[in-house]
Amino acid sequence: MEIDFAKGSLILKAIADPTRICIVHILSCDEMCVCDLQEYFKLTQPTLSHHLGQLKAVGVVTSRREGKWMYYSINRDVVKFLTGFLDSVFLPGSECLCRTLETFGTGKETSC
Amino acid sequence: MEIDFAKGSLILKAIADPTRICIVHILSCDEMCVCDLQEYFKLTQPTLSHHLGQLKAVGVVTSRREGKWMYYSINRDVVKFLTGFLDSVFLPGSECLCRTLETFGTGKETSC
DNA sequence: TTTATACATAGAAGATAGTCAATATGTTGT
DNA sequence: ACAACATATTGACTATCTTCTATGTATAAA
Repeated sequence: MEIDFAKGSLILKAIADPTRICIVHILSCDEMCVCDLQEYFKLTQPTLSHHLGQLKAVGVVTSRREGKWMYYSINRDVVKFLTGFLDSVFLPGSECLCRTLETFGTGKETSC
Repeated sequence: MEIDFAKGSLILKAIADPTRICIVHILSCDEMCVCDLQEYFKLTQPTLSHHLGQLKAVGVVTSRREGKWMYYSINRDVVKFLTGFLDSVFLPGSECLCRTLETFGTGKETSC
């Protein structure tokens, strides 16, 4: 199976920020609303909301409204995808792109 | 053990780029010099060199000179750190930061 | 010593990202 | 309808990132 580098790197980029990886960690225990999350950070509410929006955009978290509150929680399916993605990336194997170079010039090149 | 969010997010940021995650994947099979790597990308040599420099700066890859060539390879120790880091981040547990909120106001706050 | 090859560094342009203040939207209670 | 609260969006500022061209450095060969 082909590795989806575009999707994988988008998810990585979403969590590759000290604030957002920390948000993700806190949410890994339980869902939480923004005002609760804010207790952990020295950031304004719009900034935190922006970070949550980015995590949601790539599917790392989901949100659920309950009255005035928006509860955010981890999307375990995406975490599972990420784990599998990184396994594929780091595991040396016969499907690695490094084997495709023999086909160069034949029009079958796989480029990143 | 405390999670090192700063270190973890630096490594994540290094690989959170389509080009660099692809470099890492190709190197996962075997070490390679820059001119060989360049066959896989439509990028100039300085650009590729810059990406390799970023990966090396956070320890994801190491380099070794042999004559005119610089051979880059994966640093498996850092891959192992990353795996453990992500496990800690995503695993709900008693050491999660979400449990530290009870100590707020006591000067024992753990902030991200 | 000169020339060629492999790679790194410097500097700049354009794009993207993190943050905030201000404001808008949505919900609840009076 | 209005006020209060929770969250999202907008616009602006600054910083960082990706990429390039131009140039520098190191090694090997002639």
